[in-house]
Amino acid sequence: MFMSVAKVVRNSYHHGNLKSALISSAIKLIRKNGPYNLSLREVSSELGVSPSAAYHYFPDKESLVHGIGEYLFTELAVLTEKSLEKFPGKSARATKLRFREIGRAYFNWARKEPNLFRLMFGGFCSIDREKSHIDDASFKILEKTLDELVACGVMPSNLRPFGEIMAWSSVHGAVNLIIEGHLPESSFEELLDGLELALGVKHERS
Amino acid sequence: MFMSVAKVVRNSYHHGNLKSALISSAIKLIRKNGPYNLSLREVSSELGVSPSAAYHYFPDKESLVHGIGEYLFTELAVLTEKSLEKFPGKSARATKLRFREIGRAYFNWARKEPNLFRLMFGGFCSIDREKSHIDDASFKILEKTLDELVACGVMPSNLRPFGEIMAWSSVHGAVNLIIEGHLPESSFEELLDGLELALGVKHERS
DNA sequence: TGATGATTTGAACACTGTCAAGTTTAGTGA
DNA sequence: TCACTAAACTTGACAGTGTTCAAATCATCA
Repeated sequence: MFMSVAKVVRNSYHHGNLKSALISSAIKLIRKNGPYNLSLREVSSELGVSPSAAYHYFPDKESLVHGIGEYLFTELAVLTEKSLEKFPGKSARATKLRFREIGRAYFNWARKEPNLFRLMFGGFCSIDREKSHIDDASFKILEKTLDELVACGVMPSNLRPFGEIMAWSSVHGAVNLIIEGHLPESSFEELLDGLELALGVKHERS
Repeated sequence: MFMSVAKVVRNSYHHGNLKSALISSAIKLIRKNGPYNLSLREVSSELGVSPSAAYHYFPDKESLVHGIGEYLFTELAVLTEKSLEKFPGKSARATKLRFREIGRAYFNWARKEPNLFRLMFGGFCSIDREKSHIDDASFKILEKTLDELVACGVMPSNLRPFGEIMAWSSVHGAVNLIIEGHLPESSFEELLDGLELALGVKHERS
């Protein structure tokens, strides 16, 4: 149970923007040590602030983690959207590449930040039922791209109703299994092939 | 930070089978409180044993959790196999039902024991690479059933190579997303429909 | 019986989350 | 300029945590 000392001395009594500083410092530590193993005291000491300072912004540790989760969900969506800009246009080819890119962005994010991925989907941030996450930004991106696949004639419309559930579940599942070591990394592209086959996405020879 | 007191007085100095007692007691607590939040001291006190007794069998808390993970993986496989006995025979109908049952067993297990599911797939038990989990008991059951689907002519053999990755990923992903509240429970049967469609499993009207 | 080796304990250490009460500060209105 | 106030942060404490290690206990076999 060793911990590195990283006390930071600040000049003013008031920190300025402690709330967001807490979040980003906590993210940094979670990246290194995992979502379990986050220490509020370590976060505080990183910021040169007393251990109880955080309690002015978060009722407890759990809600800080929850806040981080929400932050990460929007960040992932932004990141996905950005990576779709690489393939603009309404052509069948571009649309197919965008579809694949959604999955790859998801995968790359998780591979680069496995501990943040675990935080998002490991039961640390409980979602309020009823709403589910159907209205997530990420989910909307997926919906839109699936619609476009149908629109440009690449995906048959009778398979469209299964689009969201099949794509999200299989990609998410594969990513999870891969980063936990249950499947090799090479499985991911294989899954994308299978998914496109499943959704009837037509292939041209490359 | 409240904890229930459940001290157990035992008669003999030696416990007898402390190792397995530690595991099953820890499982009980994890079911209630989640994999993070497991307290070694609470486990010990439940068994009426000193906090340091566990260290004779496990080098640290992490390896106890790891041991539990391995135990759960085999238990899930046994449970799956058992539930397949409900649909014996080589008929197309029975084989299809078995295939669906694998997914349902997975889902039911996770819904009944979300915290154990989180322990298994939330990064608490790291798998030694290279091996992956390809040689898991659960995986073998899936492989066998997919082969049988082809054998009885229900699934086209050109889709067979995608069987494992598609089935395991999508089922696992859906289960994970559902128990974390990102998808409604009703999504699961929808996913199974989509999966069978994807793998070309023929439907007769029911 | 005595000795040996496997189990378990006790006490200590350095951590942790959390909270009530106190202290500092920035910002207001007079 | 000054007092006042509400917000931001600290102090000090409490209970609970994982972990270590010497000492105590027990079961077993020579």
